[in-house]
Amino acid sequence: MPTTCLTGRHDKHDVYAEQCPCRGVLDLLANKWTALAIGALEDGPQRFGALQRRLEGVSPKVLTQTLRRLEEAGFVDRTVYPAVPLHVEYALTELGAGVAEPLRGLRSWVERHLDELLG
Amino acid sequence: MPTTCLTGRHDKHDVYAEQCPCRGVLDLLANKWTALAIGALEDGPQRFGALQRRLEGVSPKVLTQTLRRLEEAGFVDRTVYPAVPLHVEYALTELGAGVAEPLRGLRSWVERHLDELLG
DNA sequence: GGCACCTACTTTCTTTTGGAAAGCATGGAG
DNA sequence: CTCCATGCTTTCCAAAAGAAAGTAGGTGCC
Repeated sequence: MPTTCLTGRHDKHDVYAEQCPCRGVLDLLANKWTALAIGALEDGPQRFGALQRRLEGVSPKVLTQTLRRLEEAGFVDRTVYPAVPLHVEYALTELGAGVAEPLRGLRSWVERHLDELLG
Repeated sequence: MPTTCLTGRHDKHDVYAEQCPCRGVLDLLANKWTALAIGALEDGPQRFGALQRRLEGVSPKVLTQTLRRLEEAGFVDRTVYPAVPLHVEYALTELGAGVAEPLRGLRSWVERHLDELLG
């Protein structure tokens, strides 16, 4: 009997179950730009332009999409400062800070073991 | 001065650097199906059909692609048993077992915190 | 006024990837 | 022979990623 996980919140959640909302969350988090963006925000709130420079090679479209999805899911807060010049700051929420830890684990594993992969 | 990370293996690797081979590896690992497949293989070597049933909703094409990429990168071993009936077993390599840990961290974070995300 | 510049996007277009459905090859069993 | 099982591959379509250019609100310069 496979573990079931319907949308109700009293079930035990299972990322392997197709209908579990876990799936959508995993799909959002298990993503290159998400892992990099959340990692960048661990250093503190950052503006759009700073993130764009840090995540080398990201296009503004994809960065906007990534940040909006993270905001919608509750991992990131977006604050507009209407001061001159206008700017926007992105910061991790408490949940975002929580998920930053496993993501940092993944990023640092890659950096630590790249030589073995290339060798 | 941004951290540089060219293809040579004497540099310090940086997932934020566009030209670092880290990027390709992160892109492979930071993926829904990769995270689920490697997690499934933590229970021991598994056959194609078993993985397909476990990763609910994966199509055979995408599962094949995922497993082949993981094999090419050195995370998974693919063994064909020409016995009757023919079957194929996928198993984690040492590297695969290593990366399974941070990926498990991510999966289990999602399962543990889903209620907060939905609430 | 008119033009350049800044920030933060949005739009458009092309390429790449993902996903559903069906087909194929091999080798039994009946 | 047909039917089934495993492990894919092929085909087709839709969704997403990526590159390039454009937009919009406001400041400052001359």
